[in-house]
Amino acid sequence: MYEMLSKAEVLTDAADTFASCEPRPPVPASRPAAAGAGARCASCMMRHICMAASLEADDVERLDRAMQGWRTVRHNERLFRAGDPFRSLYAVRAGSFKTVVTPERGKEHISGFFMAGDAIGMDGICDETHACDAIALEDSVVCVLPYHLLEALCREIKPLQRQFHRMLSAEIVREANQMMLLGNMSAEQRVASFLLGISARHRARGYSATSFVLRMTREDIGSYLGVTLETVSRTLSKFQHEGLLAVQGKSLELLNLDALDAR
Amino acid sequence: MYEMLSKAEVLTDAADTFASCEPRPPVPASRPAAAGAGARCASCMMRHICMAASLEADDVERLDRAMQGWRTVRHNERLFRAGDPFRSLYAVRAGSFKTVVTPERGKEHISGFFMAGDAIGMDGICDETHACDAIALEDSVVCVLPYHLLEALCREIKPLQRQFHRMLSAEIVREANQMMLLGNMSAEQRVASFLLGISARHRARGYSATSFVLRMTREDIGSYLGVTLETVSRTLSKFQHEGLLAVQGKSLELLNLDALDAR
DNA sequence: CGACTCATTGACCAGACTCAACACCGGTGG
DNA sequence: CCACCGGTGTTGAGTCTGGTCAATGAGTCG
Repeated sequence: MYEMLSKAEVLTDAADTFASCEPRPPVPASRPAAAGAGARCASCMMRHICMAASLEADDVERLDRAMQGWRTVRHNERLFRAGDPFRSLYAVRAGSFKTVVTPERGKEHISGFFMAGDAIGMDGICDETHACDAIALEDSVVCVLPYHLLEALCREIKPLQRQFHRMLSAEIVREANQMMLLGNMSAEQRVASFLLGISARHRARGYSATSFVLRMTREDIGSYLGVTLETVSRTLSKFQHEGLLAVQGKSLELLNLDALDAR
Repeated sequence: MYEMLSKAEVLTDAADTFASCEPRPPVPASRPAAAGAGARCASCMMRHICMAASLEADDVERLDRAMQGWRTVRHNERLFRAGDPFRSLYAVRAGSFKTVVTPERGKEHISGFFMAGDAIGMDGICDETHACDAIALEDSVVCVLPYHLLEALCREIKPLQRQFHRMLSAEIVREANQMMLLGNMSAEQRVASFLLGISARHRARGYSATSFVLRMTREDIGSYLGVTLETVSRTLSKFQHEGLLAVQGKSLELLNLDALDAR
């Protein structure tokens, strides 16, 4: 979602996948973009925050071979839907996603935003069915990692096992923090915390921590934060008046990280 | 606030410890395990919903041998604290716990309640440090499973690996649902949902789904649900007036599950 | 250019919070 | 045995944050 660098700079390999996009199908096609070919983790800019983190070169190679390839997902299309059978995990290679939980009754809820290097789909493991929809916030590319192969590799490659468990655990911690936010923070604090979170994730990826573009709508942000879109808009305006940031539509510049944090 | 449990207090004989003061543990007094010996998963009533689920008998035996034994945690004492080094996972064998996330600034937040058969501590995997406090809601007993041994076993026993991944994923899904609750449900809906959740967990363990004792305070419930203790109290009173339940202090009887669900 | 989605801002209102008083309950100690 | 006490739970009154409804503006795409 948030990269300020040009797409091409991030995509590298993925760029040609984008270039060769087929005419947009009504439903996302699930076939691998590069069937058979490895996913080239070794050349991926996100390898240090992804599944391949802290692996030796030859283990990265094995992971690569397990990859089913890439898949492109166009803006607003779904990578998977709640109820779909769970078969693979996905790693965002380029672009960004939101995950949406839809209760039987009641409004749908955005449960997370995912950018390059993040893994999506871990909620599907427990009952072999995806528990949410994953929707692309822009034209995106994911690496497809069949779960049974990952399981097998985890039994053989200890660092991979460790990294995978770390990622699962990190998701638990992330959600626990989000629960805390939803449970006892004011609307202002939620928005400030959200912006700082985005900022930190940018920094971790080598992008600007203070200047970025929000890929999601105000409504998405509101849903994620448990407030209305009007409140998000008002809060951003207020922060702007106070000189904490500059906002123009989806473009955002944070002017005072400390003051935001003090909320 | 409360005195800490001495580290040396590793359990030798949980049954005896418990029998002397026990209020009403969900788990029947089972035969004591010798110190250092396995935890006797085979005879544990919770084996179906715990780590040993769907394991062959001899694999259960291996898991047993990996167990470091039991540990008792008395009412209001901590199993671990945020910041403690992560070394083991815990499975609640008897009693119950709450987990508390404490932000640098701001009020602490109850992130979960755990009863017999539940696993605690999975948040510690990602950076080898516990991210929350786990506090006993009553005198309790946990099985202690050193994490490095679990990792090793998961590389050898495929069904155990699968079960462990399921448990991690289930925690992610549980939290996602809780986020949804915190994000867009009214106070009444939150309380109703909470009660139905407790009810379902009791049912899954073979206890009464309609009649039980809440081990936590109104304040705990409120923190967990993102409302104040007064709101919890008022809502319970309202539900009682409407004939949906009968409440007397911590004792609760659900009289109309469907009507609660309709909230 | 029109149609649409998305964002901003204002006015009003209600659900939940805060503050406060009081009841209850189990334990403790005189 | 009773008085006392701290922690807990209930209930009421007043307040305010954030939701709802509505109008308008800005941006985008065919």
